[in-house]
This record gives sequence, structure tokens and C-alpha cells, in this order.
Amino acid sequence: MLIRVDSGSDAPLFAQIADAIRADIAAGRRHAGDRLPSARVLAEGLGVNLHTVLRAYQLLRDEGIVQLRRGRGATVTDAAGSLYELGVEIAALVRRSRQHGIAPDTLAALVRGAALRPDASTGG
Amino acid sequence: MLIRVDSGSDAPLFAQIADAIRADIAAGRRHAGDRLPSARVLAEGLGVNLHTVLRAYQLLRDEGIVQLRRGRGATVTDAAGSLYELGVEIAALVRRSRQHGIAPDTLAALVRGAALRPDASTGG
DNA sequence: CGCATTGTTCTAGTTGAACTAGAATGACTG
DNA sequence: CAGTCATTCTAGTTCAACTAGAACAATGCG
Repeated sequence: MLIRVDSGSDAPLFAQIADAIRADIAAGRRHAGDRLPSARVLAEGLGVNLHTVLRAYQLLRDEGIVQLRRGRGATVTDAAGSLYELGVEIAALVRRSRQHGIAPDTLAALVRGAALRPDASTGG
Repeated sequence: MLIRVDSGSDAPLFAQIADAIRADIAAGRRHAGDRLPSARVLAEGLGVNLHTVLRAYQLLRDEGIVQLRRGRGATVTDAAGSLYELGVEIAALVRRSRQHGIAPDTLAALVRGAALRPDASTGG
């Protein structure tokens, strides 16, 4: 998938950029060791500011998904494999969510809440 | 669970309130037909503005989780059952995510992205 | 009907995040 | 050394979030 941003979206630009890269990895379109375009190049291509792209990259770095080094750029880490495996289960959950008629934002908020809590058993 | 908010959190107050109610329903602590506290009462108890609570309630209404009516207040809809069933699967996904060492925010972003896309098959 | 309760809508002001912009700095590559 | 690229800093603009006060309309109850 090509990285794209939508100024009209409610999501911040830096989050959209990070989301696209994350989704690429989960879908197996980017693998461990792959190099991402430099922040300056990507900023130019997307028509956004350099700092906006860097913020997305730094967010992914904080998540352990990419590695950033001066003079070298951004590379995908070994966490890519885990993301790819999880992608299959996430797709299954999304399918069941749709069968129940649950809105995407509702599902996302539920997962986020469950992941943030120390106890994962919300169904107890 | 008692509804609580944290001003220091990165999440907006209205989202925290909605998250807490959603999580209560998914955990089976609130059921279809239950009445939520009035917006004015909850705002007073949480120490936030009336409009902030109302925004949370209206968000849940837009998701089809609660029903709002003047003079009557907010009541949980029949969607509560679906949320409860999904809660079990969400808990399983969160467990596997933790086994992979994936950060909560990473998982939440992946699910959100997958749910928003027309094609749910992110796993290739 | 009279009255309290409760969500709905409106205006308005403050705060902080997001985005943009420019510049300087330091680490890596060739 | 020279070029690439992330890192860090300051600074200004825009907009969402939150607060505040008020008026309004539908519901429930006696």
C-alpha cells in the first residue's frame, strides 16, 4: 500500500502515516529489515512537514516497530513478524464484529480499553 | 466499575467516560435496559462539565449503544449483548498480543485500521 | 395542567495539541 | 571530507477539547 494522508480526516496526520506503515507490516507488505523512505523524502511526497513525518516515525520507534538512526534512516525491526501473525487474528475479530453490527470505532475503543487494563478478562 | 476520569491522561475526558461505559457493558456489568446516571449528576460526581458528559453520551448514542431521551435519561440498548460476546474474543486477542510483546497502542491502532478498511483480510 | 427532571441547542472564552516553518547539530554512509 | 539523515530547538497558526452560562423542549409524575 502506498502511504497516503487525508487532511479532512479526524485522525492526526502523523497518526495516519504511522497507521499506514503499521498496516503494511501487518499485511506482510513490509518485512523486517526493510528501509522506509527518509523523512524528508516522504514529507515531500505527502505534501506535509518534515516534523510531521518524523513524529510518525518516532511513534513507531517507541512501539518497537522501526529503528531510527542518523544518516541511515528508518528500518523495520523484527517485531514485523509478530504484527503479521496478529494481523490474521485481528481480521477474524473484525469479521465477527461486523456480523454483530458493531461500529469500527466501537470495536477499536473496546480493544484499546481492554489492552490498557492490567486484567485482560473483560468477559468474566 | 465506577466511571472515573484522569485529567492527566492523553485521551479526551469525553472519550474516557464513553470508554468506561463501553467497557462496563462488554464486561457484563451493565445490561440492556439499564439506566445510566443523568448527565448532570454524573458531571457533578466526576467534577467535569455537563457538556463533556453529554458529548460522551451522544458518542455512545451514535454507536447505537445507548438511547437518549429528554426527561428520561440514557438507557443501554440491546447492542449490549453483542458487546458482551465480543468482549470474550477481545480478551483472547489481547492475551495473544501480550505474548508477542505488542504494545497496547499498537494493537489498538491495528484493529482500528483493519476495522475501518472495507477488506478485513489484512493477513494476505 | 403544574412542576421537576433531563437531554438539546446556542453562544463564548480558555487551553493545549497538531501542524507548519526555519535553523543548527550530530551520527552514519560512501 | 562530503552528503545524507535523524535530532533538537524556537516560534507562530489553527482547531479540537473543555468549561461556563443560558434558554428550550420532551418526558414523567401528581
